[in-house]
Amino acid sequence: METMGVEPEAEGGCHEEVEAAEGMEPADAEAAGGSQGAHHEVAPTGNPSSRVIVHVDLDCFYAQVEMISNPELKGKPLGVQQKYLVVTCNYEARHLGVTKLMNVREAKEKCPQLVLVNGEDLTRYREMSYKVTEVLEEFSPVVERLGFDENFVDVTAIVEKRLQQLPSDEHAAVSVSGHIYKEQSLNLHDISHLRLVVGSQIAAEMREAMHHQLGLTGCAGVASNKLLAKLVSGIFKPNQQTVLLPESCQDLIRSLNHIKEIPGIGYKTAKRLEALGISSIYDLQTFSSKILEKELGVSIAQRIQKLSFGEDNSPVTPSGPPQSFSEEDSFKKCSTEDDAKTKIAELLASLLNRVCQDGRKPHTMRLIIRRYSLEKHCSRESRQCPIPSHIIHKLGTGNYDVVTSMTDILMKLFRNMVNVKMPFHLTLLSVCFCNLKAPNTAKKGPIDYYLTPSISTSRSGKRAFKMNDTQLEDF
DNA sequence: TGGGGTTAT
DNA sequence: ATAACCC
Repeated sequence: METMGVEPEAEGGCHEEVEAAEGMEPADAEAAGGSQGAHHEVAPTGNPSSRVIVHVDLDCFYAQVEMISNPELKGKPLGVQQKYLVVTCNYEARHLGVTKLMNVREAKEKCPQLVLVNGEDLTRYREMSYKVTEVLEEFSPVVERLGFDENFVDVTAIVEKRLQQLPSDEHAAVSVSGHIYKEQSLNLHDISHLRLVVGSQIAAEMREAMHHQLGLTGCAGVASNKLLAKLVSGIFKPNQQTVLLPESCQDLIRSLNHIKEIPGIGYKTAKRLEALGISSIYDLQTFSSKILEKELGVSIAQRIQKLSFGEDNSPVTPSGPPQSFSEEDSFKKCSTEDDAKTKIAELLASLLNRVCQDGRKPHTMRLIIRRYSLEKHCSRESRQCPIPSHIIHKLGTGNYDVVTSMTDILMKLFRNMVNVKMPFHLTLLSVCFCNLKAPNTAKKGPIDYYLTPSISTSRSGKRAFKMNDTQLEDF
């Protein structure tokens, strides 16, 4: 859903001849295979559009984690609170009128029995989230995370393998798992139906694995691309799954009441489209491509117009380990340098623990602020800098003065953004570590080879025993 | 609107 | 460094 086409053909097979979209320019087809000479982008089946994608979406994830931590919460209406918001809640609470991102006051008015737990520390959610991804990676390594509670899995290869093991005369005995969108009738002699049905069985196995290994429930959607898999996963809502057959693709995309409901069309783009008189899916499908390209740029215009037809050729990109770690805190007011320093030091302490457990070393650090403003456009400002190599090497050693020197650096970034001699009013501070590199990797260059010790190339997943600060305190 | 994340420009 | 997108 993010990148422009690398593949020569659009997917989904549901473009019912609405004359607007002009397809891809020759340049795109050239870029696909031309420069490398070898034409290997076509899948073994010979058809790049016949993928089978599963979207897995956990039910009210934070609330589920809390109920696992404290089983006494089960059966009660439960909300997870961050500052004055109920960021998510279980279905008991939803039946009583509580919604996601509802104000705590409003939620308590609607539902006085609501139990609230604080969810500002994401540690347990993050850990459980990665366990879910690991369970899914056992089915196929091609797993893309979207937030903490959603994953895309490309199961095309597994489907192919199972079909090859299956004698043709047994195809008709294959049965779907879960719902079929719009209860469309199945034709197992149609290879696309058959593949998606096998996909539905894999999705069911994934949900079962999540439930048995982690105690979590969730929804799944099965379709021929990420957009459609994501849209269809939400059709039957808690703890159910749905498969979309190609003939119902147009019905699904047209069931959306507004363009903003298309994942990939956010607040800004929706506003720009509305200014052009585009508000329904049909409006976007039939709008002039040329004008849209001039208004939004070729890249965005072509991508979102394809999305409006249910076409999405973006690959499932394996997420792997995180590219960045950050900790943030929001508050009513921070207006002194000392207050900022205290808050920054807290964020840093948590981050150092996390980065130590990961095993990789960040080479860049960033400080982010949000200034108080009456406007809704509360955007953030940031400054970043390289982390000095002598500090990088001390990371994870429990060396106390890394905290001191990093805090000093962060305060320099702070003073670079905020004139502390003038009054200021901040509502958020955040510290981010990024540019993560494998440990013991020297700076680069031809002599890197001589400097790199042949031992200890620890992997990020299950790390070798290493002491962190809190463990050292026990001595 | 929280406390995170990603990619593109 | 910012802006857009996602949850």
